[in-house]
Amino acid sequence: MTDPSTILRDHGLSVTAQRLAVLRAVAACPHGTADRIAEMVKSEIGSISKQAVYNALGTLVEKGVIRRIQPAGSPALFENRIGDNHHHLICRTCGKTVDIDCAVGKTPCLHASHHHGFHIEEVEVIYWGTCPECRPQD
Amino acid sequence: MTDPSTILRDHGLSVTAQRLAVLRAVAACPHGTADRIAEMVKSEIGSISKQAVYNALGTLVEKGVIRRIQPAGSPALFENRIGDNHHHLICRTCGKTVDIDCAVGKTPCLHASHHHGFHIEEVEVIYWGTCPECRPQD
DNA sequence: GTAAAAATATTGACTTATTCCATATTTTTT
DNA sequence: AAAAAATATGGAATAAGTCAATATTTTTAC
Repeated sequence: MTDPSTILRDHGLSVTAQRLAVLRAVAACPHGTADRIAEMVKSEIGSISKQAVYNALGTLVEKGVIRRIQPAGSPALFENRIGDNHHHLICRTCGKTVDIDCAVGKTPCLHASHHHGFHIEEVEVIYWGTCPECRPQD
Repeated sequence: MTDPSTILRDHGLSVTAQRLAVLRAVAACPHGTADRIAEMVKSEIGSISKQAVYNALGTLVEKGVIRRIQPAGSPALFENRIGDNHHHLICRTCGKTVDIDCAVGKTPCLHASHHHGFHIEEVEVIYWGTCPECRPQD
């Protein structure tokens, strides 16, 4: 678990209070929205502009420090668990999102049958369902 | 290939010129956005309101006549190929979207390793990559 | 086939998530 | 510490879609 400032520097980024706080918030709140992250940061360092949150999140995603997922019908979510090819299971009713290990094996867990000449970089898998709390009692 | 009016009736929907045209447009233009569909419909029947397009698409999705996919960073796309559990391969650069048969087998092709008590209804798989046209020549 | 009831379409305002831009501030470099 | 580079701020702007009231069309019942 490397020190946040070092993480930023190692990726060629300036170290700012905003970025550090955003990084901490993403770690503390997996699958949080930009809005949620912004609130967490505000309660930690007093204030941050909406734009700085988006900038920080965007840059961190770009540098591979965090990951962005964009489920249908939801604002983007951010998480700091990266590099393990895990997927997500999302409740259609309440939006609860949990991590799911790759169904098949390690890394590139799927191969398209016909790739149409595409160079495939990533496979995104989202499981949609209903969580225990939202399921009507049987 | 059932007649469009019959499809609508069979799903308990009134038959309107707008719905018929939207249905035809989705068939003619797989992976089209609501906007694209609207334009096609306009060029076919003269005019349609934005809302009617969204209503028709929404209702048709609800009734299982067409399918909606919502790739990250893109407006929703619609297609009439349904019921065969196929997936999508999308170019990160130009957005070109092609159908991909299920990688593993027929229907429910994936099973979450730990489902956290969720009732899983659907699995969405998107392959992200670069299409031949967008790939830098080697 | 027509009138009433139900469903759908239209228009236009509104919302949500996000980006753009110009200026101010902070961080890094020298 | 000063200059250069990078980042933050505030506010306007955008894209995709929804909401709500009214008008029109479609279906149902006679």
